[in-house]
This record gives sequence, C-alpha cells and structure tokens, in this order.
Amino acid sequence: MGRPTLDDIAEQAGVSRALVSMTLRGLPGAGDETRRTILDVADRLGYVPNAAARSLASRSSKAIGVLLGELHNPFFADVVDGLTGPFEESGFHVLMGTGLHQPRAERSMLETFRSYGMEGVVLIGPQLDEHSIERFAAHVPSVVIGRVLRSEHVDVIVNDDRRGAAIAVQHLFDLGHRDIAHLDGGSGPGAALRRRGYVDAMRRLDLHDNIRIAGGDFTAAHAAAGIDELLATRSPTAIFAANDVVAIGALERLAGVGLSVPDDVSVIGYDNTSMATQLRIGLSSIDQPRERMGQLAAALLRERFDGRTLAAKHILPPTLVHRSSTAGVRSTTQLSTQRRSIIDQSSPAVNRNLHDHH
Amino acid sequence: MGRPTLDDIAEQAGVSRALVSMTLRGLPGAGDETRRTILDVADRLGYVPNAAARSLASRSSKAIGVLLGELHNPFFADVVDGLTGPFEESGFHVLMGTGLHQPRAERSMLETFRSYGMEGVVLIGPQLDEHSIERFAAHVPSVVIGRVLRSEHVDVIVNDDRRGAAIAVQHLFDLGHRDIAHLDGGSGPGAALRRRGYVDAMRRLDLHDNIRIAGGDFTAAHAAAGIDELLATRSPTAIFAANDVVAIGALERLAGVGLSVPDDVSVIGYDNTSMATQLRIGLSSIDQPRERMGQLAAALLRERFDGRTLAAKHILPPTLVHRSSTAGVRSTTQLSTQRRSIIDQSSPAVNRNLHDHH
DNA sequence: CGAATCCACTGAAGCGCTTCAGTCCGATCG
DNA sequence: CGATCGGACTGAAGCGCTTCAGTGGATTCG
Repeated sequence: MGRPTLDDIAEQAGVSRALVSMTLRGLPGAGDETRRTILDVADRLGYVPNAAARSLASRSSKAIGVLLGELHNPFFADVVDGLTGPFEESGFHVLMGTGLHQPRAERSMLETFRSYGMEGVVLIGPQLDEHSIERFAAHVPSVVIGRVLRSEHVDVIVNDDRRGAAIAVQHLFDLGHRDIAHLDGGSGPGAALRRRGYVDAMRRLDLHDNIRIAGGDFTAAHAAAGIDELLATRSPTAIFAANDVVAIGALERLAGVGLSVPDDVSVIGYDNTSMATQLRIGLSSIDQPRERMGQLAAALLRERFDGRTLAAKHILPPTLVHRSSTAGVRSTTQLSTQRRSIIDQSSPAVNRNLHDHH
Repeated sequence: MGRPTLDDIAEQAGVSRALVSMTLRGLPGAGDETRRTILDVADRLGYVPNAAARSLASRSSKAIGVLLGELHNPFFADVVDGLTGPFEESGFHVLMGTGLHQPRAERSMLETFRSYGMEGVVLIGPQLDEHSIERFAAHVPSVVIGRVLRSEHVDVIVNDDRRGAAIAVQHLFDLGHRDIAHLDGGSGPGAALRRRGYVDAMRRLDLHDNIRIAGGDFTAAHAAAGIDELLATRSPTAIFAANDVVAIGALERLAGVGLSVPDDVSVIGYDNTSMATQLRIGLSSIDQPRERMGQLAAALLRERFDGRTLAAKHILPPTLVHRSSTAGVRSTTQLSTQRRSIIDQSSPAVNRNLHDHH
C-alpha cells in the first residue's frame, strides 16, 4: 500500500471522505468526537496530503516560486531571508529554483513554476529578456527585484542604481580622487544603470576625460581581467566596482600585482553584502536594503492576490557604507576641497557606519 | 478562460485528448501531419502542462527537492552546483527549500516536499534529528550530505571530518605550533566530529594539556565570542576553526583586538569555500570536494530509482589547502621538528595549492 | 482470399482531492 | 403539533492529466 489517502482515513473512521477533507483543513462540520477520531486516524496512518490532488481540485497551490540567479552571491540570500518569513506566516510554501544566469535555464525554471501552479513568483535579478518576463507575468503574479522593467504587468523593486553609482563616485571625489575608473558588471542586473550613473557623475564633476570602464561581468575572474586592462595604461587612484563580487576580485588582483588598498588605490563595491564585512580590509560599498526588498516583494504579491491590478514600482534609496577600502589620495598636492556635490542632499544617503547589522 | 488544457488542444486539432497527451510527450502514435497540427495548436495556445494533474495521473512528479540549511554559507551553493546539472540533464526539476537551521522549519519543508510528491530529496547539512530523517527517508528516497547517520535507509555522503580535523591539527603542529585551540561549530553539521578529531589529534600529539575549545555555533558572531573566551586566559598560537565562516569571524575579531594573522596567531578553517580565497589574506582551510558531493548525490538518487535498496555511505577524503593564514610560530626557540605524524600517509591528503579552481 | 499484423487513433477509467447541493434528525418556535 | 432551522454528515461531480484496452481500416502474409 502506498501513501494513505483521504479514503483510507474515511473508511477507518467510519465517515465520508468529504468530512475528513474538511476536518483536516480545520473547517467546521464535524462534531467533537468525530473530529477527534478523524485526527487520530490521520495521525496514526501518517497521512500527508497529496499536494497535486489538492491543487488540482482546489485550483490553488499555496506555493510561491523564487527564481534565483545563483547561490554564490550573498545578495540573493539576503533578499530571500526577507521573503521567507512573511510567506511562511501566511501559509505559503516557498520553493526556489536557480536560473544560473542563463536566460535558457531561467525560462525553463519559470515554465516549471507555472506548470506547478505557483500562485506567485519572485524573480531576483533575472537576466531574461523583458518580453519573456512580461509574458510570464501576464499569467502568474510576479515581482521582479533588482531589475528595471517598463512593463505594465510586473511589480518591480529596485534600488536607485544610478543614484548609488553617483554616491560612490561622489564619495571618491570627496576623498580627493579624480582618476576614478569603473569595473563593469556587463549584463548583470543593475550593471547598465550603475555604469550610466558612473558616467553621468563623472561628467557632472567635470571628470569626463577620466572616464574609464573595464571588465564586463559580475564575476571575480572578469574583475581581475578588468584590473589588468586598466593597469595596461595607468593605474587609477580609485575604482568603483559594479558589485561586491567584482570589487573583491579587484582587491585580489590588485594585491597580486603589489598595489595596496587603500594606499595606492581606493576601491568601492556595490550591494554591501556580508562579503564586504568579512574581508580583513573592510570593503566600502553601496548598500541596498536587501531584506526589506524581500519583505516588500511578499507584501506586493499579497496585494496582487487581494486584487490589485496596476503594476507597482518601488525604487529604494541606496546608502553609502564607508569602510577601510577607500581613503584619501595618498601623496601629491591635496586637491582643492571646494565642496562640489552632485548628490541631492535632501534625502539621507550617507550612512557612515561600521557596525553592520550582521 | 484560464490556462489551456489538453482538451482545448484536442478540440482545435480535431483529435482525442489521449493522442494530444502522447504526442506532446514525444511518444509515437500520431502520424506526421497530425503531430504537426497538434504541436502547432499547442504552441499557439501557449499550452503549459499542469504538473499537478500530470503527477496525479502518472504518479510521478519528475521533481526532486533540495533542503538547504541556509543560503549564506557558500558551501551549500557549491554542492548545489554539483547537483543541478545531472538532474536537469535527466529531465528532473530541482526545487529548493530552506530549513533555516531550525528543526521545525526543516521538518515542515520535508513535509512540503513529500506532499508535492518529490521523487527524491537531497538534504544538505540538515540539523534535524536522525529519527525524523530516517522516517522521512522511509517514504521518499533521500540522500544526506555532510551529516553522518547510522540509518539503514538513508544514503550518506560526507567527508571524513575527524580526519580533516587531524590534518588541520597536524598542519599546525608541523608549523611548530603546540598551543592549538579549537573554535567549535556547536550543533552544526560535522561540528561534533571535527571537535572529536581535534581532541584525538591533540592527544595523540601529546598535547592533551593544551586542548581548548571555545565558541559553539556556525556563525561569525559566536566565533568572535569564542575568541574573547580564549583570550581571557591566554592567546593560543594557532586556532583550528570548525568551518570557514567561523574562521573568518575569528579573523575579524583577532584583527579587532590587534592580533595579526599569521604573525601572532595562525588560523585554519574548514570547507575551503570561496570565502577562503576572497579574503585579502588567504585562509588556509580543509577542503571537501563539494561539487563532487553534489554530483554523487545525483548519482545515488538515480541508483535508488533504478532499484537499489541498500543504503550507501560515501566518505570522501578531505585535503589541506595551505594559504597565508597559517605560518610557523613567530619567535621563541624553534621547536624540535622531529617528524611526528598522526596522519595516515597512505592517501594523498595534503594539497598545497594556491590557484584554486576559480 | 481470409487471417494476421500494424498503424493511427479513441473512450473511459481513475489518480486524490475539494466543493456543493443535498439529506437526516433532533431541537425550537409560533 | 406541524413548520422551521441549524448542525452533522453524505454523494457525486469534476479538476487536467495518463493509461490501457480497444477499434477500424489499410497492408501484408500464407
């Protein structure tokens, strides 16, 4: 005999299947004694409901899917931490799948989600083309984190990548740096905007001629190559990396060629992941409120379930976390510190702390 | 109208539902032209099979579940990397869930897996009590990674934690260290054995009096506390940490109190995760073949599907990866380097490399 | 030329559950 | 005292699929 079914319980308890179904789900209908009998029998038999049958009959799966780019970047872990709590609380099961940063794999994972009847889906930093995402979201409520979309159907939660990039550049500028290069994140989520933010900021600071972009992927390996590329001409005094992973790749490579941070060159990352703290030399970084983004995603999905049909866009403010990988330019004539700022000072974007909420 | 069903396709293609079902699954039965028609209609309608109905009717879900302790430790990510490939190739969907290191949450996740009819489950570093795991495994083929079990039913893949601990201690001993402390991983997977391995090794090296164990969890915070605990009496010259996360917590704390690594104290971790490389100061660590463990898990599950009923145990050998966080004792009389070894030299356990596979 | 074989295809049962229209019966009410 | 009502419970339909025993016509075989 395989798994016990409702019928097995019904038979042994001497009642109908329908009553067992209702009782097991906590609905009223059974008398006290009957209820107890049913519960007892179910327990004795080790009954576990068949989710497939349940979802087929009720047309609801109580499951939500989370698409992750990859497991190695702690960014994803933090967002997921924010997600799971709220969902578990409201009785949803959270199942995750990886897209491996490959559109093909992502598409197939989404199809799996859909075929499993997931009631909602959270895409964290998807690489998939906008059209595919939009088509998918037309069928199942979706919220995208960390990637801007024009779409009408999809809820989006991002941080303001351009602003974050500007904050990073301004930070380096304030420290006296003028030769500020960018290590690019290629097609990674947010990379394009951070690149744009970098270029804009440099322009606005009249540093147009110093704009240099190297690298081209969200991996440490490409970061190392990017460093080599930069050094081939001359070493910049500061580097703004597209994210922490890239920044750390840069740190390694710089150490490899004998340049010290921050003495020879300052480095700032993006995301403020746990990696930034864990380095012996703390990595300055731009923080996005990752856990809050996860919580927000849960909330948005709930709203969708409750009937909201207009797409929501949430753009959260990034903040600077200053650690020891950025410092003033070492030697030379201290540049005039005429307070030049391109950052909108109205909202609090700088957060000078070292005691990170771990 | 909701999602299109087989009946919708059947009707529009002018054939029976059964034929559509077979054709869409690539089975023979339909003529060339009919086949093409069916495929066309399905495509036009944007048909996505209903996994619930499918799994209900066929009694097979083609899904396997992966239970992760948490997403923050790159150890899990590496194992998962080994897993996904083989499974995707053989047409299985890999769905993951987190247990958050809480037995309660793990149990509930397993129940979810079972209720979804997962055909196999991989538990990575579960904290759950052995009995619960065993009971679960009696129902669905399971393999446990990173945790030893006595069970008859469960396949187990571990590395030899005691041996790994011995290798670590021996390594420090060979560098001249005698005052070697252990930062404990508490109830984390493998922690108990590593602790035991440490104690055994110390005894066999006649260092019984120097045995000191502090800390007590697989987190950086506890590691810091553990360091303080050690320093309260005296600083050891070397520390063997229960895993890399703990080791990194230790590094931070040591830096915080002004002790330099490896000059004042050597530190070695366990797992050889990417974190070990990413530190500016490379963390020496004991490597477990994580990706291979994942691949092996896939293979074991496949064997189970093919009928194997006896439990398999795989104990993989750990190896030493020497980086810059461990070095010889700084000052004092260089201790007699009479070659004393407690490690079985027959198998290659030392792997002195710095160029890690990415 | 009738039987056997094969191919393309159909019909119906049934997977384990939810849902909903009833049924039955004792208590309550006017 | 008959009508009414609500609580406890049942029966049957049906969710979207797979599976399997057929069916019927064309082709091949002896």
